[in-house]
Amino acid sequence: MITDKRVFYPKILMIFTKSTKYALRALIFIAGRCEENENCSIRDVAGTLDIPFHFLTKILQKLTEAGLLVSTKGTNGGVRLSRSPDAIILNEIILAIDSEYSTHECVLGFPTCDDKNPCALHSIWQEPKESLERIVMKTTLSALLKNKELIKL
Amino acid sequence: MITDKRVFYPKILMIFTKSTKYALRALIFIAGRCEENENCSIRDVAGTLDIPFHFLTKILQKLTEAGLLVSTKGTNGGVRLSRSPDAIILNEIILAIDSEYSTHECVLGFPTCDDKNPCALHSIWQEPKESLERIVMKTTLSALLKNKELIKL
DNA sequence: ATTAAAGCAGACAAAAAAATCCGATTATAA
DNA sequence: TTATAATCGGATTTTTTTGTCTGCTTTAAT
Repeated sequence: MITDKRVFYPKILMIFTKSTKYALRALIFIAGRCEENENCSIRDVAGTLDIPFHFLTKILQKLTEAGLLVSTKGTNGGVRLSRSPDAIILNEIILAIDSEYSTHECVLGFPTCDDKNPCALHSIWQEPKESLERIVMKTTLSALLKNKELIKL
Repeated sequence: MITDKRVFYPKILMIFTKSTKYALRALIFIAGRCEENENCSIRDVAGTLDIPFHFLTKILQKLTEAGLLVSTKGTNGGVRLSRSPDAIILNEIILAIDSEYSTHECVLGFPTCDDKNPCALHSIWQEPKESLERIVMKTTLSALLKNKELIKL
């Protein structure tokens, strides 16, 4: 007889790819630990955040290409924010890593689904969708730094 | 000079795996088209919904193992719902396909993140997270069928 | 009984995501 | 100027997800 009454929640909240998670964690770390014009070595970031070094290298290169970071080669080199964390929103970060965004992709994967021709989940899905969009469009990197003590190693 | 002012939204809404999307679409179709005790052939479902047949076969087998479908072999065989669509919630479907649920996985991937030891995004993330959880825990298959005309081919 | 229509099962292949490796380049410091 | 610490760039590997192929079993109709 099964007596286990636990309720399991699915992994629906794994919304970001691992690459994007790494990018966000790294940027929060860089913004929090590195003063302006001071470089963060990628090796340090990777070591502290426990992210595979060579993999992080590629991710941060994308952020550099996207103009979010400035990198310097050579001894004492590293990366730093290209501008104030006030001026960096989550959306930019996510797009820099996963460029294949899609404006209103159907949650059930129907290519033709939109407001005029909705799938069965379409209307129900509006609330969480808008909630998520609001957050990624409005949250800045500095908002994440407000409680600095919250930044995990 | 760049004049393109379009705002791009990231693909954060691709929350379900393709397998889960296929499962949901198939169940909606099966629930909507097949009367009680009438079988739906998997080949028909795959053909109508444009899902790779052999792949769908595996997905529906999982749903059968999970007790959501009943399958019948042989001529005129196929699958049908094991119970009323009133009694099937989205959460069950998702779990049947992606069994590696995780109750409160951190949105930034920190293994130790929870309410007591939150990451920088933790509190901001509560709203969409709860919105999503509410939906997958409360929405039934029959709720998706209410407006039958919405079911895409 | 035979045939055809179904689901079942397992191996395999392709594609995408994640991770690794190595060499080249750059710049600072001794 | 040489050694060292850094990023950069490309190739490669591994893992996961998605998709394909082939044959087997079951069942109903003829």
